[in-house]
Amino acid sequence: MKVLIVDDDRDLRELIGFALTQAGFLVVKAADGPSAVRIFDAEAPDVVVLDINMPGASGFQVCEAIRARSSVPVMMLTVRSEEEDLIKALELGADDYLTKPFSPKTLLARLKALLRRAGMESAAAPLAAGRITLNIEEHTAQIGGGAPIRLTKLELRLLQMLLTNSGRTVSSDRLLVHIWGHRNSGDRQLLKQLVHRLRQKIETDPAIPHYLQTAAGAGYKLVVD
Amino acid sequence: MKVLIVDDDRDLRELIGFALTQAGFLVVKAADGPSAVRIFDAEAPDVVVLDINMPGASGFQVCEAIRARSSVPVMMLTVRSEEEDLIKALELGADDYLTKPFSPKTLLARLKALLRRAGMESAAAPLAAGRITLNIEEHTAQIGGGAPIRLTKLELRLLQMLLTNSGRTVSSDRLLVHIWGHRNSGDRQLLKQLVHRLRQKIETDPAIPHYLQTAAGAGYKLVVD
DNA sequence: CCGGTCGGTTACAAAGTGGTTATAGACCCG
DNA sequence: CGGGTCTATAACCACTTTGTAACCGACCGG
Repeated sequence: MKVLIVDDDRDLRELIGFALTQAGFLVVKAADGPSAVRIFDAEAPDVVVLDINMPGASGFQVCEAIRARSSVPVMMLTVRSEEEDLIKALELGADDYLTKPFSPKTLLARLKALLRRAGMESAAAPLAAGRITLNIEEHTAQIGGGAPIRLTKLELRLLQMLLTNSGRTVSSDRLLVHIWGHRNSGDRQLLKQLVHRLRQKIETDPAIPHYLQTAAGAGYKLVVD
Repeated sequence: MKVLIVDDDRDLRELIGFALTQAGFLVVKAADGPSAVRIFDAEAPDVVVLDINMPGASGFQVCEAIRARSSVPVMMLTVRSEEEDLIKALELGADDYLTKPFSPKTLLARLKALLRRAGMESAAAPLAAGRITLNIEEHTAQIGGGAPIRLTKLELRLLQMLLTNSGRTVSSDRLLVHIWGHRNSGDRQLLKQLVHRLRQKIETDPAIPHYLQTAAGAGYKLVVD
């Protein structure tokens, strides 16, 4: 599930991005209207979080541009007490809005509700990078055009995390937190095991990993070339 | 377009009713939880506006009861600063909310947006996918040109949910919520049973399910090819 | 060399999941 | 009331997934 975050406020952009990444979204960001439209075309996100108050009030224009080419759900961010803006946004085709300030928890709940309504609750648009695609709702992965590989819950989370950060090394600690949620930091054995099991499933020769490579002393990374 | 307004505050109820009548809605009203459910069943409204703060906090219960029998859009009314309630409501299946106080104009805009979103999935037509058709009034299903199969209430809801998401996996949790309303998540046994019984009815060989397939660790899906 | 850590591997125990059968309570209707 | 259907609960089995432990070889600093 890919989400595009459009906001000129760098801090807020990063905050939202972090929260949604943690929640399992693949995040792309834009800082202004023109680049938002460009990135929208390039990345084809499944949902857009769009700040309405940007230099040039271009939030409306972005919403309009998006609506002109797609019906993806759009969540508007507004400041309170600008009801007129709000109505305008909704009539322009935005699907929901959130008034600042809001907690990440709220944003997440609303975003989920929005996606549920749009009937795309982790539907289509499987997470993908290179030759690997991940179908989260079916708990399967596919390499190239091969047969789908069934993954367990934990394997899914591991691959999801690596896939959303494909090409970059993900530290063992981050993986531990993402997969198990908080544990004694000594629990590397679990990760060791999980990596081993996932390799058995996705590597042609698990002894010489091609995709799931080890970054000694740091963590693991997914090579997608 | 029929709207059910549920609010214990008589003035607000009348105000909203007036505004929506002016806007061309057919309005029915209820003043408390129990009568709301009764009127919902009797009137089958197309959309519900539901106050969350009613004696006995029964707004949640009403939302739950409505979700248990239908997927009509529900707009919640809340007072500001009760974020927990809000999240609870959205997770219970409400589709949108509005914080008091609000102007009739806002309510109308939001309601229209809500209906537009839900509009594409308005399901007057007999639910069908592939060779399977579901007759909700008759509580029967039909496969190909075969004889109608009588279904129980729960079997109907299960098949309905799978049918509206045919081809995609539906998580066990979503099924539990849709079929039973809200339960301890530990109640997988019920779902297990229900799936088993439905398979007995619709599969030619229940041991090798053709339509109702399980996605291990994820949920179930209906294959319609 | 030696002991230590690190990552990979093997083996096994513990916990969980899904299918099935059986049984008892709930509910409905004549 | 009685008989039927529907639903909830439990128990069992086979199988999968996950957690834990031990062993191995590579590497590294003393």
